[in-house]
Amino acid sequence: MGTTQLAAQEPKYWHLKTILNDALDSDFAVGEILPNERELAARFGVARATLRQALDQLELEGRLQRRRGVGTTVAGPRMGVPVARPEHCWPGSAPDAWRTVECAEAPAPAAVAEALGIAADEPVHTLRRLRMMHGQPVGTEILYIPGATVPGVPGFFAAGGRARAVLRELQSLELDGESRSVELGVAGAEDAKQLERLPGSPVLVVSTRYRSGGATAAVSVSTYRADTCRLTFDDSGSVDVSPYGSERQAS
Amino acid sequence: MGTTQLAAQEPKYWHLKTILNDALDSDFAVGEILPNERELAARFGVARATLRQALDQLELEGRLQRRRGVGTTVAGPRMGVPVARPEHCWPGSAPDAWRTVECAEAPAPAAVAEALGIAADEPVHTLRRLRMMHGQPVGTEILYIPGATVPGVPGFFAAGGRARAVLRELQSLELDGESRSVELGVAGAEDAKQLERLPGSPVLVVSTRYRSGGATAAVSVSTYRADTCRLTFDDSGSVDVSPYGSERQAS
DNA sequence: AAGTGGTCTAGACCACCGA
DNA sequence: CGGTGGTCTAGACCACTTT
Repeated sequence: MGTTQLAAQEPKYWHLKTILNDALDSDFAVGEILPNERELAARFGVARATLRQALDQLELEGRLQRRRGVGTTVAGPRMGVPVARPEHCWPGSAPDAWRTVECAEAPAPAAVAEALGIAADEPVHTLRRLRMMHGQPVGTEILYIPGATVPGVPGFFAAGGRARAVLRELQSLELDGESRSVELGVAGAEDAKQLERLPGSPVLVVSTRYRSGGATAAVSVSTYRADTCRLTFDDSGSVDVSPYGSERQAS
Repeated sequence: MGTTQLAAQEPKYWHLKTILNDALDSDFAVGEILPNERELAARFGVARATLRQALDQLELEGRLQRRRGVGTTVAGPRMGVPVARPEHCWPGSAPDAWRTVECAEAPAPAAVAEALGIAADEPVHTLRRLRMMHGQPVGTEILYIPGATVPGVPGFFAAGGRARAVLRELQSLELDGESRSVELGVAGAEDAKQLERLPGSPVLVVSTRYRSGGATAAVSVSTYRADTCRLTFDDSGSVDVSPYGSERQAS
């Protein structure tokens, strides 16, 4: 009867994940490229699908980065991305962090209209932005601004003109505070493209309501790459006790 | 030759997900149980694995809840879980929200020790807690408290005695502020059990550093169920513009 | 015992990237 | 073009819950 293991009912992919996780710490450097999936599967004596299940988990934890046509690389610790204060997220404060992609006037989604306290079909300024960090895209955002918040912006505009006018008005606005929430989501087709990920990639969705003069001045929905980002809400220094790494992000 | 669709290179599972998502809105009520995976796969003419890929995404978005041996049910909107203020997370403030599971003295992990400013092998009080909401477990936490923060707690204790002593000291502590970060993780074996999920389930990991008198008084690592929780950082009301639902959580 | 979701296999083809 | 990860199939068995 030999060595019939009473091992466990631990799934193979879970065990695999543990082994790979340790190997990443000891045998690989950040940015290094792993053997391809077919070879890894063969090496561990499992089907490719099982190996992929283990890699999926490690990618969800931010340990790996997979790129089609290229390979699987070892990821560095996640970037700390400040999201708590207007200095970081309100237009005009962070000079290079946010890049305006588009600005139009359109009816707000129902949930947004409710938060803004306006009619569901009332058009609002919608400002699409992309946030860069260390040369990489980390998040996209849609800012919804009711006309009442930016009274100085006239009705018609050429492309780009509206964006400048709205941004200028917002920068001089006095904010009283914000309310925020964070939840897990998946990237839609457009977000995925801007974030340089595949559709369906996990993202952290930050919903913010900006208050000014007792009313809701604007509402934003931001989606951050969950694989590379650690959202920080510090009022001074930065925490760094996460189990998923404790150093700076390498490029 | 007929209707050969030049449809798209949109993956089948993505299209399926869209169909199911719409069906959830129109044809199902919260808590209702879906047809089983084999039947759904047959109905849509795809392999079960493909159908499961679509369900995986919907589960990641919090639209579904799957329980082995039972079935797949339609999930309600996520619960808003306040995590920003000590009233909600610091011991003693929320009477029924947190339940202490265990309390021991042990060396802190390296990253925690560094954040606390102590030696890596110096023992600290570690307090394990479970957070309940609406009768459901929503998060687990480990609080690391250096001895210097609770000088009134003597050395040896019977089970449970230490917890009471530490908690009493913490409740009278004056806090200056906190630093927080949020990132995506996966539930470990123990966390999964307490959260009534399978290991590997996605969780939101909140790392907090509590400051008192210019020093770090304690550090906590909390893991919240990503499927049912929307973390809120409000300073007053609650935002509700998330794309993933806008009503209250049903049981 | 029956039915559910979870794991696993051994293939196949496709979309994308780089040389 | 060859090599990579992404998608998909048609099965099988397992772990769990309910009856």
